[in-house]
This record gives sequence, C-alpha cells and structure tokens, in this order.
Amino acid sequence: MARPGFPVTIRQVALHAGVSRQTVSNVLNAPHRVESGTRQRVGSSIEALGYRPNRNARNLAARRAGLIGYCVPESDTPNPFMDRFLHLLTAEVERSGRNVLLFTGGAVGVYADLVAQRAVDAFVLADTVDDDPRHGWLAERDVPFVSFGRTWTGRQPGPWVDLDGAGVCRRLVAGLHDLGHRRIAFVGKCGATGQYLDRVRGWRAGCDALGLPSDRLVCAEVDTVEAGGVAMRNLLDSEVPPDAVIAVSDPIAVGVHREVRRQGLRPGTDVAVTGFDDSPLASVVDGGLTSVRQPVERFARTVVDLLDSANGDRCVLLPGEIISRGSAPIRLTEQDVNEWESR
Amino acid sequence: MARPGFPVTIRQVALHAGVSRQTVSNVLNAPHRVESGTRQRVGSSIEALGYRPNRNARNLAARRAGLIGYCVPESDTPNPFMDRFLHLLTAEVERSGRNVLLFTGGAVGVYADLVAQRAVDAFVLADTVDDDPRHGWLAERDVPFVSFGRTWTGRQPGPWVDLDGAGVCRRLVAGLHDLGHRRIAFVGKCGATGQYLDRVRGWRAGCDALGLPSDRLVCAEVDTVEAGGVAMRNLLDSEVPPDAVIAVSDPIAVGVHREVRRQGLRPGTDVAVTGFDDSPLASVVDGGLTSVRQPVERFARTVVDLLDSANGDRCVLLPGEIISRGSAPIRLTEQDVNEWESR
DNA sequence: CTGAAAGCGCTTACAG
DNA sequence: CTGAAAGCGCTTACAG
Repeated sequence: MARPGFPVTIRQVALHAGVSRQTVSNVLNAPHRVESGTRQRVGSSIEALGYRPNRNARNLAARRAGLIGYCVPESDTPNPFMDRFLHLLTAEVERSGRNVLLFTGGAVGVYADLVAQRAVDAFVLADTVDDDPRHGWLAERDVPFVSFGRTWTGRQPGPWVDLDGAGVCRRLVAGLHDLGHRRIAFVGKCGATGQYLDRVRGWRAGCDALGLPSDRLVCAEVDTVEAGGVAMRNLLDSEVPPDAVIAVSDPIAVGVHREVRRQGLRPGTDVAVTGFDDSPLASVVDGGLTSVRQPVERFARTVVDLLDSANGDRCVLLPGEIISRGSAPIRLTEQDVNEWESR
Repeated sequence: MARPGFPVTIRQVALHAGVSRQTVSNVLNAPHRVESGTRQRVGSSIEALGYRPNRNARNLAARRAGLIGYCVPESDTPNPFMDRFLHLLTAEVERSGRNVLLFTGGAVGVYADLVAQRAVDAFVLADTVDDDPRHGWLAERDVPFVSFGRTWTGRQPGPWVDLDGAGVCRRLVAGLHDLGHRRIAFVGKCGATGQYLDRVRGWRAGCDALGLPSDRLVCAEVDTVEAGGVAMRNLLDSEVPPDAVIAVSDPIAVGVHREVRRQGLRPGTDVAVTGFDDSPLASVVDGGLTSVRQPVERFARTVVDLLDSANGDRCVLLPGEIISRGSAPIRLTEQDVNEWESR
C-alpha cells in the first residue's frame, strides 16, 4: 500500500509489468483492446503495487469531474428523509465510481462557479421552489441535472422525480372510506411549493369519486403542531365535524391527534388521523400515527438513472407508501406502481 | 460566461491581459509577487472573461484534492443533528475554497481507496465506535483526519471533538436539584460507544456532589419509547420512586414522559423529565420536553480548525446546551464554556 | 517583477 | 494488439 507521500503512478505499473504507460491505461479504460495475456500481467502488477489512478490526473485528461454536485439545504425545518436520500444518492452514484460533492448556498452564482471550475459533471437539485431559477440557468448551458421535486409554476425545464402526492391522497381517502369514515378533512398550508395543491387535489378527487363531501373540510393555513390542534378544535366545533383528517405533515397530524384525545375522542376509531413523511414523530405517537412514507430508495435510483440517460426531459412520479398504524388502521391494497411520465 | 463546452482557460486570460500564463497564475496564487498595475489588468481580464481555474488541473499541479472526505452513515436511527452538522461542516470547509466529498461504506478499504486515488486531502470521521479501526489506519499513513465523536476504548490516535456528556449531565442534576427534585433517575442503554458511560458518570458525580441518592436509580438497558415507558413504570412501582428522570435520548424521554402522565402525575411538576439532542420530538411533546442540544455549529467549526491546525492530537470537549421546556423547567445559569483538552 | 521550462499523472487519438 | 506523441490546464521553482 502506498504512503500518501509516495503514491504509485501508472509509470511504475508499466515498468513493473514491462509495458508502456498507455497499455496500462488501456487495461483500465478499454480492456477489450488489450490481449488477455498482457491484461493479466498488467492486472497483477496493478494488484501487487496497489495502484489506483490519480483522480485529478484521470479526470483532467478525460475532461470530466467524476463528481455530482448537491447543495445541502439549510432549511430550519428539513425534510425528515433528506439524510436518507443523500445516503442513497451517494451509494447510487458510487456504483459508477463517482461521488457526491457537497456545497452550500443555493444561489445560481454558486452553481455557475462550480460549472466554471469544472468541479462537477452534473447537479442534483433538491428543495426546489416555485419559479426556481436554477433549472433554467442550467438547461440553457447544457449542464446536466435532475431535480428532486417538481417546481410548480411556469415552464420548468429538465427532468425531475417527485412523489405522487395526489395519488397517495386519493388512496388515503379510499382507505379511510373502507374503514367507514365519511367526512374526511384535509389540513395543511399552501406554501412556497405546489405540494399542498397537489395533495389537496388528490384528496378532493378521492372524495368526489366516493361521493364524500369536501366543502368546508379544508384548513389551508396550518403548518405547526399547535396550529394543527387549533384547526382540529375548530373543525370539531363545526356543525358537521369530520371523522377523519389527512394532514400534510406529521407535526400537523400530531397536533390534530392530540386535540382528538383532548376532546375525549379515540384516534383511529372516532376520528382517524394521517400524516406525511413517516418521520420519527409518527412512531412515537401513542398508538402510532399512520403516515405516508416517501419512496426514498426509488427517488435516489431514479434520479441517477435520469442523470445518466440521454433522454433529457423525462419526469417521474413515484407512489408513496402508506404506513398504517393505530391512528388510522387502513388496510393496504397492493401498491399500484404508477410511474407516470409527462411531456 | 463560458459555456460548458468552451471553458475559459488561463491561456486566454493571459492573451487578453497581454501577460504570460504564469503571471495570471501568480495573480491567483501569489498576488504579492505581481506588480499592482499588472495585477489590476489581469484582474479585469479574469473578470471580463469570467475565468475560474479548472479544479482538476489546479489540484493536479498543486498536489492536493481540495476535498474533505465524509462517509455518510447509514444507521437506521441516525443522530437527529447529523444533517445540520453536515451542512455546517460543508459551509465551514467552503471558507477556504474546498468542498466535502461524500462516500458510503465506512470500511477501512474504502478509505484506502480514496487515499490511493488522492481523491481527498483529509477525512472527517463520524459515527465512531469502540475500537474504531479507521483512526489507527489513517494515523499510521499520516492521512489528516478529525474524529467527530470520541472512541472510547484503547488508544485512539488523532484529534477529536465531542460533547461533554458528563458535564451537561452534572448540570442537569444541579438544575433539577434547584427545582426541588431529590431522587433523580438515569435511563439509557450501554451500547457500542462509551457515550452512555460518559453521561451516567456525570449524573452520578452530580448526585454525589449534592448528596442525592443514585443507588437503584439507573436503568441501563433502555433505548426505545416503549422501553422508556416500561422502565418508568418499574421505577414508579419501586419503594422509593424518582421525582426526576434524565434520559439519554429524546425517544426514551418521550416514553418516560408518557408513563408519567398515564400514572396521573404531572410532568415537570411531580416528575421532571429530560432528553438528549433536542430532536423534533422534544418540541412536539405536550408542554415541551427539556432536552440537551448538541453544539453543532461549534462542532463543525472546531473540526475544521483541528483539521487545518498543525497540532495533531488535540481533543476538544464542547458543552451541551440545555433547552428548558415544560417537562423540566430548569433555570439556566450562564453556560460555562468549558473547553477541555486532554493528553 | 515577469516569463520560459518542466512537470503534475493521466487519456485519447493515431501510427505502427 | 501495442507504444510514441500530444495534450488536459494548471503550478512551482527558477532564471532573467
């Protein structure tokens, strides 16, 4: 094994194997061009010396970076699955000998800098928001990227992968209907993304399809535990209170759940409650909180697939997984794998 | 701005400014060697052309990588502050123009590979465990690294940064004592690290110092919400039940907290409860859960400081911050900044 | 203070 | 199938 100060170079391998440097290079990069005897001999030398090509040299010559850029978001309320996504993305990218390069900032200028320095081959964009300027900037310059999460307004170029929020909300409604619930409320907040709208649309479609009411069953300004509790109190005080609630996040669902108990009602029986993201909160709620788990593994795999595919503008919607717990013991049907392509 | 296919090189800047390539290089890397007139002229050309040095070329010539390696852990129960740490570490490293390179695996072989490829200049080690083999391997080969978290047994080379768990537990005991609590229990699990031992030691020292009992007030096999509840039930059933509980994690504390309420006792009044890490759980518990926040910002800053300092074996213990909430409304004293150096 | 030279360690066409 | 040549885009001593 080489010491940092004395790395093994391709020249030493060539000397050791009695061939030229470019033959060693060929063994590494185009093995089919090398006769199998030579290949074996060079292979043993590589093994014997513990040779690994210097990445900078290799990438400089090959005009690539071997790195995928990812901006670590600094949101104060981070998605609870972002760390898992990052892990799985890294693992996926490693399969082809690349790594993830982390940076912060998120402004287009930071991306421009990285591109100008040829520090990365491509980007994975997370935390996309409405009218995200990054997509256009990158697309104009032919910098490869895949967006993890749609942006919602205007024309947003480039491929993306996202949760089918509408689809899973429809399935939640159906599952709650199966359990006998008939007045299913929807609680969330219309924020900087269309995520809320996507989900509320699915909820309403589900209600319509089953002949359930949806009027006056929406709270659209709720995004904390406390607000969830307040919203639930108001709903229960109304003339026709709901017997089920779909919340767009686990914290909101916790607030709703707590208020249900405060009123002496039984969660999951009198009033069902569901959340989103299957965060640690969901398993900590007494009796458990039914929640939608994001398909993080498939997100990571699909992102890298799109990154490496020539097909530039594919968009993939992945189904969420309903994790059924006490707060809404929904019976699961076979997860219909609905991969939907747009454009 | 250069298009990806047509990057601006140092030669074009030189042409544009009417100087040689190495003068441009000097402006970038040793500006003091260049006369200020030339420097300005070259500077304008750099600006005008939007030139940024190619990282691979620069690093190849300078024999460095400009990258800090960090292995993203895949633990199923990740530390709730790891994503924040990663963000802050990245930001800290960027101050000197470097970035974080992410990889997975964690085996020594993966580190060896990265070193052989000269893919990184140094490593930050997280998720350290007892008898972690990485420290020794890296130290023997003079690969710079800093460990985020001690390892606990045997001789572990290299600098590290960690939470002063004993110290903060002592302060928790004192704070609870101030509130009138006299039988303070300690609940946790002796796992793959000495973390538990560190904290239990601080708790016991705190009790001893104040003349409080500690015998039969320890539960050492608890590491889930449910187990926390069971442990608390047993403690409350004992002859002399505790009036306060320090749990080594927020989930455990949640279990304890829930059991307190089940028994009709008031958390924070009849029985105080504290957790660790100030995870989302802590703010979601009814009334709030007092918890110890990890000094993540200082962790990141200190890790990078140690990485860049010649002083190879410094170890830094950083104080935890007590976030006081309803479950144990501890009055905070001035956070004594105790930076403790060992060896 | 400035520039010609050598070199970082590889890969990619391109002859033989 | 193999190797001599050119080059990736920079930096680092080292002359002038």
